[in-house]
Amino acid sequence: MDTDLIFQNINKHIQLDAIETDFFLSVLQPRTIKKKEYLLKPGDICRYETFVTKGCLRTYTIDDNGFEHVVMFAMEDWWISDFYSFLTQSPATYFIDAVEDTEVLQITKENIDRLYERVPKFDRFFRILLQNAFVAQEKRINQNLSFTAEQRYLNFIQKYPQLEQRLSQKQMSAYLGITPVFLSMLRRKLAGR
Amino acid sequence: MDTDLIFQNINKHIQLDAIETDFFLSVLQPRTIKKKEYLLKPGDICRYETFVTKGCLRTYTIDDNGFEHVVMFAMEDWWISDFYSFLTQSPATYFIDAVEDTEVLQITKENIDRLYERVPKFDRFFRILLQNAFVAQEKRINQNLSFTAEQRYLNFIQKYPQLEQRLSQKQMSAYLGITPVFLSMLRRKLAGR
DNA sequence: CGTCTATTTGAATGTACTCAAAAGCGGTGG
DNA sequence: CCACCGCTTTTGAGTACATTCAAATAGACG
Repeated sequence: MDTDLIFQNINKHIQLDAIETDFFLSVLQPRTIKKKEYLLKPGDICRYETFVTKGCLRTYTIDDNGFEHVVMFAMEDWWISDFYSFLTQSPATYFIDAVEDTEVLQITKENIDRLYERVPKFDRFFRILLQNAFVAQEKRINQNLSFTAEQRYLNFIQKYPQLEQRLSQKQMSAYLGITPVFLSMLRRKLAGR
Repeated sequence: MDTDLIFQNINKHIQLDAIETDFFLSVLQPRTIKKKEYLLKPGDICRYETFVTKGCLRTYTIDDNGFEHVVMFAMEDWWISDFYSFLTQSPATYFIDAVEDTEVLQITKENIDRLYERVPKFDRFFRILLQNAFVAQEKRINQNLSFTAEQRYLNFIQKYPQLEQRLSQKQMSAYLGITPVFLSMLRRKLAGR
């Protein structure tokens, strides 16, 4: 189990001593998810908070017309879940699946709660994660309101150049809020310069 | 100072004893904001977490072409701030102003921090607020990706019938992500049924 | 290799925007 | 209290952005 990345991630915000580190280690469950395999479907209970150590996952919905809409991607060093479902242990509204073969570390709800009790610092840690996620979302809402499709695309590839390589255009268009056909046209237009 | 509403709001999630109640009361600062008056401008430091007891505020940006984009409205019983600016005490990116004459209760950053220390329950309370806000934002992102302008409008007036009465169409269109002209056309079309 | 899905391309269409002008409405000052 | 000013809303015509449909091509995977 490769835990370097997750400890780096945690050390950005809180410092753990040896005992705390050991306890944290004991609640981590490694798992691999093959490309296109589901981690969660609507109706399931989201039982884990998931940290990506390798690969890429996505959270999305499918609308009445069968179109996908991506709420978030999570590659290495990102946390992902259906937050509401996890929190309340109620049925999920989102799909989560693997964009590529992926390796993750998972913590169950019960163990997160134990973690809060035994190592209250983690309360702070997950609060900071949530704060950052909230601010990022606020920004995305604002940009979805302010920007044209082209601006959103340029902004995306500039902000996540790694992801651009690894996602299909269909996946990216489902995040940007445009059709794959239109994204293809945009790229052709932008390439011809 | 009318504190009924804010205590109701807090009691939904945590229970305060007499001493805690007194301390909380001591950090509340009432303020009135006249219609169109600013509570915050980009570049300011957001010094307060603000609870609306009467009236309505909005958080928004103005883009390069002078168009407004509303990130959130806050009417009675809602909390509002430029969250990132408040948290880090760094320059704000959003405008906050009053849609109507408004009365609020404010808490400074210093006092929130004191509150966390003296009454750790508030840590929990504000975490719950943040969680709810996060989930609501996630939903809004998803709906902005999935829905047409008409669906977003119908969803909005169904979800916030009170707000529909109190906002100008220009303000509502800046939340929905359409032009006021197009909202006017939508309404005409929908009324003729 | 064959099948399935993603991407490209083009044409036609629809959704939402721009521009412009008129009408409505609210606040202010004489 | 009414007249005026500025801003919002309405309306229409023309336009642009993005979608749909369809067919051809390219790529991924067993």
